[in-house]
Amino acid sequence: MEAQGCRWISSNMIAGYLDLTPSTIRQDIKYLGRIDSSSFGYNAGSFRLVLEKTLGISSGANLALVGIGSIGSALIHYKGFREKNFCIKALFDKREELIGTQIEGIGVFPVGRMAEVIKRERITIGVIATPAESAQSVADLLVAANIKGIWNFAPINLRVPPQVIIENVNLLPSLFTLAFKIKNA
Amino acid sequence: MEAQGCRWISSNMIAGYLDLTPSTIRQDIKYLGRIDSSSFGYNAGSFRLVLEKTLGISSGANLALVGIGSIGSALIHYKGFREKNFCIKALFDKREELIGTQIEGIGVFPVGRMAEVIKRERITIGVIATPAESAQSVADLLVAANIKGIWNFAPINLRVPPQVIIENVNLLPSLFTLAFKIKNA
DNA sequence: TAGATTGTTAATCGATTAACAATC
DNA sequence: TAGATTGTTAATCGATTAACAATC
Repeated sequence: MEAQGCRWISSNMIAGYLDLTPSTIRQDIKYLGRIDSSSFGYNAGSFRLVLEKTLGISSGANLALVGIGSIGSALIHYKGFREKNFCIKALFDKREELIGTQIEGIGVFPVGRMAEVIKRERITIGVIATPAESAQSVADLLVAANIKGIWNFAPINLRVPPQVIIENVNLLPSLFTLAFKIKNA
Repeated sequence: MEAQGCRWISSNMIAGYLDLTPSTIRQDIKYLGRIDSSSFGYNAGSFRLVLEKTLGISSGANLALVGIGSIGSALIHYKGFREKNFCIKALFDKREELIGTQIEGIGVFPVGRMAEVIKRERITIGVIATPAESAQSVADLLVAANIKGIWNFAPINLRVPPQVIIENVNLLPSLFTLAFKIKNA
């Protein structure tokens, strides 16, 4: 909404977008701390800053991406991460011909150098974009390299120590939701 | 769980996966209709069938994908759709050199032929994988071609008539969630 | 000032949980 | 049969909503 030129955002506007009542929105906003507000609503910039701070996303993180297939390529070329200070610092793949090359300015390393590179580049998040068969072994390597979280695109339930956070990505539920809404329209 | 060899699934097991109580799981299951059950829990196959039927995803749908960039390619190569009877029947791109070629056995057409191809192939869902700048005009073409739903990967709020269902995909919230959990671990 | 919105309290509503007889 | 789980009712808990004084 801020990007679209809104300077003030009211609980009414948000409620409209999310299909909730303004009351609910205001109750929830109470958890965020004080936001610059007026009789026009909440100040857009102040609101975004408080949200980013609360969510802890303002500082971003350094990522390592493992597996340069079609999903990996899509992530490498996606510009949205950089804008939010999430930065892919290293790529890993097992194909010899890719090692030492650069994609979008990011170096490709062999998986054997994972621990070293992750430490040097202060990487805290590992992205698994390999086939399902390799995903668990990659997760093991990332854990051994002291990664804090894994963003997993492989369709498999990874086993990792409890201190490592896993976030799985699966597009099928979103497609199912669409199909369901079409059927019940 | 069924794929991993479970023949019987108890509300306890599901509760463990989802971090809820068995009571909540059983209350929710009541909405699905009768599922074959025993003192081991619910029959895995029966459960999946009832879920698929309730969600209306068992029959799948035919898709048209517009925009063969890195995201489009990842979707084309993803095998998970086919397994659930969701099938990409046609590709559209504005690059002349791609028209008439095939990718993974799927033909590439010019956007000008969208209405014709969508009708012929009985396509009900359009996938927008173009840059944000082209997304709205593609959506307009899809709507004109009588599409029922749009699976939108472009970072933009599409304007379509109310009878067309939109499902937006954005990976950033998932990455933000991971970053948040790491920060608050 | 007049109009609109926030911030907050209290009331309502619905979701979660506990408990247990019935079932396999 | 014995043990475990479902299916369901009733109780509890928390989220949503309404309402309105305070504020801009």
